[in-house]
Amino acid sequence: MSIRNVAEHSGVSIATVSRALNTPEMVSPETVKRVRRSVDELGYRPNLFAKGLLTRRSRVIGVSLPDIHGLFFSELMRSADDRACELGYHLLVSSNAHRADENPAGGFALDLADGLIVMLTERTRVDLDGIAALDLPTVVVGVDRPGVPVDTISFDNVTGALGAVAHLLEGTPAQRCFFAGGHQGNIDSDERSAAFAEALRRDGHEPTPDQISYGEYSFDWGWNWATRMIQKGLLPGAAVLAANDEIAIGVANAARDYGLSIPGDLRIVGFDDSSFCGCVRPKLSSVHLPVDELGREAVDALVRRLEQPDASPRHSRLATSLVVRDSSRITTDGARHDA
Amino acid sequence: MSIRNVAEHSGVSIATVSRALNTPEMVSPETVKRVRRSVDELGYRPNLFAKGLLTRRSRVIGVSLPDIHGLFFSELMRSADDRACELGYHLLVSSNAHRADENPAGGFALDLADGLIVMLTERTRVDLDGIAALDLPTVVVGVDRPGVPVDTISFDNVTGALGAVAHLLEGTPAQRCFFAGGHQGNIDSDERSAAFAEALRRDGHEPTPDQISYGEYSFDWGWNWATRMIQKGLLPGAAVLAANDEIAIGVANAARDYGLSIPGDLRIVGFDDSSFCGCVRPKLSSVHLPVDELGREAVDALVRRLEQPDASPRHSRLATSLVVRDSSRITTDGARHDA
DNA sequence: CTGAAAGCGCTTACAG
DNA sequence: CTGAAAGCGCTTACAG
Repeated sequence: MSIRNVAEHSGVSIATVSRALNTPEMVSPETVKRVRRSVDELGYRPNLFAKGLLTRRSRVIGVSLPDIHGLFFSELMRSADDRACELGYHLLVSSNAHRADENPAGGFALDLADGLIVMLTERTRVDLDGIAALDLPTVVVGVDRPGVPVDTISFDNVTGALGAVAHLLEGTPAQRCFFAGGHQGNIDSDERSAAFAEALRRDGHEPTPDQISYGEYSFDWGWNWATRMIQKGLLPGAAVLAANDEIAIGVANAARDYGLSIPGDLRIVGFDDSSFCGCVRPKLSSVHLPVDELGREAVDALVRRLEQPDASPRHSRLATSLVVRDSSRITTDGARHDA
Repeated sequence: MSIRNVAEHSGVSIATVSRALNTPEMVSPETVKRVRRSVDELGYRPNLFAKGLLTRRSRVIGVSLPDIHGLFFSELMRSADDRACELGYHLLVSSNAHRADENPAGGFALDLADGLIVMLTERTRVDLDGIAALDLPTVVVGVDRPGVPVDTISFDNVTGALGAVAHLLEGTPAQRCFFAGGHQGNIDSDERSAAFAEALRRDGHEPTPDQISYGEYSFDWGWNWATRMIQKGLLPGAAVLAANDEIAIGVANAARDYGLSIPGDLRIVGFDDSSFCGCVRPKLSSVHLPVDELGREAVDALVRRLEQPDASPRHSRLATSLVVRDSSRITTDGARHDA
């Protein structure tokens, strides 16, 4: 079943069939109609390989993610897919986590894609020059390094972290504020901890080393960290900014397991504003990340570049902002009450 | 940069280059070496469209999901991607939710894929015959309807639900057990509620209509349902099987908001065994779904079919099983204690 | 083991 | 507005 069959069926040449399908304005209306009817009757679908061979376009966007899992990535994928769909594109997805030493394009059926969206989360994996050297149009998500010749989109962790710390400082002295981070080398965790430190400095307090800890983005690490802090007697009356919601929930559970009330004895703010936040009690305050926008903008940026390959690279940062819920409210007396 | 350049660079014909790359055993070792060197030096990458046009294979697997989000889908995607990667395939992903009235293949850059994995969750969208009529090799995930000529893989909700109910009946009389479902028409929710009812019958109790409710797969619905039940005085001393973990957590939060202790006053079991379960307090008992296996098996099944197009269709069901945590433990006295 | 040649199914100048 | 023809970059019988 090829264009040839359609041509015979409708009594025109294959060139006309091709035009009727792709540029109907170049063909007489009746011919178009006749060709379309044949297409329907025969159930013809153009061979995308032949088409791609000529046009060098597949309307497929490659997406390379650090690791495909968790609420964050599923939200990102969903918004990217929605947007791609609106624009007539499709997503070819792959994790790049297993092949740390390879090129981010590695292993990809990459060359079928018109362009690539690469998400990077680790400092060590950032090789923007290598990416720029690929001949594929590329958008990098998660890193912002102006001056590099590729489009980048990332979250502005600073706005959200500053807002969160300002909120904590309203009810808690700077020296009683703590940051429970993910692992060092993770771009977001590093940015968030730097912003945390900066916010304390602006308040006139130089953070001590024990105010900033690194671990990993997990519930368990949050729990363990908080347990140690409680045993040192450091948490009552304190406030914690966690590098993500899982850590924050781990901290909250440890506090609870040790009899501390939240937010009475300990105020907590997470990061990501995931759907966890509304499910736990007390509801978790968290810095909202506009994940939907990130996915949408990444697709938009790539499509823009496909259409204007020589446009100068754009670097956009999406502001983040605090959503206050119960876990960080200021209690008038510091007395215990279960939220 | 094409195969022609490589041929000139290494002083052989394009046919030999092709063979050196694809079937090196048909070419002399030295020639292979020379060609490979040229490929490296020139940075040649074969044009996948030309290749696909000839071979009719792209090593791309299309994946059509009801909706790309939530922990469930991200886990599924991750295991499918891992497995595809191992087998040298890549995933072309799309949601089919926005195009309810179209063919599940609709909108896809489908024809670039060698085959299709379609996940279905709603009864109304099940059109297995339509899928079979596609000329693409297909594996259907989420539906089990033996007799239909496509491979299917799904969870056996029955094993898990029966186990969960048996566990609930150990500490709670049959007439005090409730099922809080998702929306009707959702295949899993329907199967789970049917298994719930069946389990009570086996215990000699015909479930009354108010023991089984339908709503949606959300935290809020769980909360609202539980609130109504509490106001009717039905929950203290009861046990609830929820159709997913979000509903279960909503129920647990409502119970807590109304002063009921878990599991002392109310025992709760969720479904899915998502990562929520270990994060909430008390930790949520839940029916575990082998999502990893589902993703892996779906890819395996499709690849198997690609290699043996005429094999008879297989239908596999993956057993589910209860994981008991704190929310459903049997308390000796029914007295209140915070878990 | 290697090469010349045909051909996969399209698109697109080029003529008419 | 339409058709004949060239050609996209590969693979694969067919000969040698």
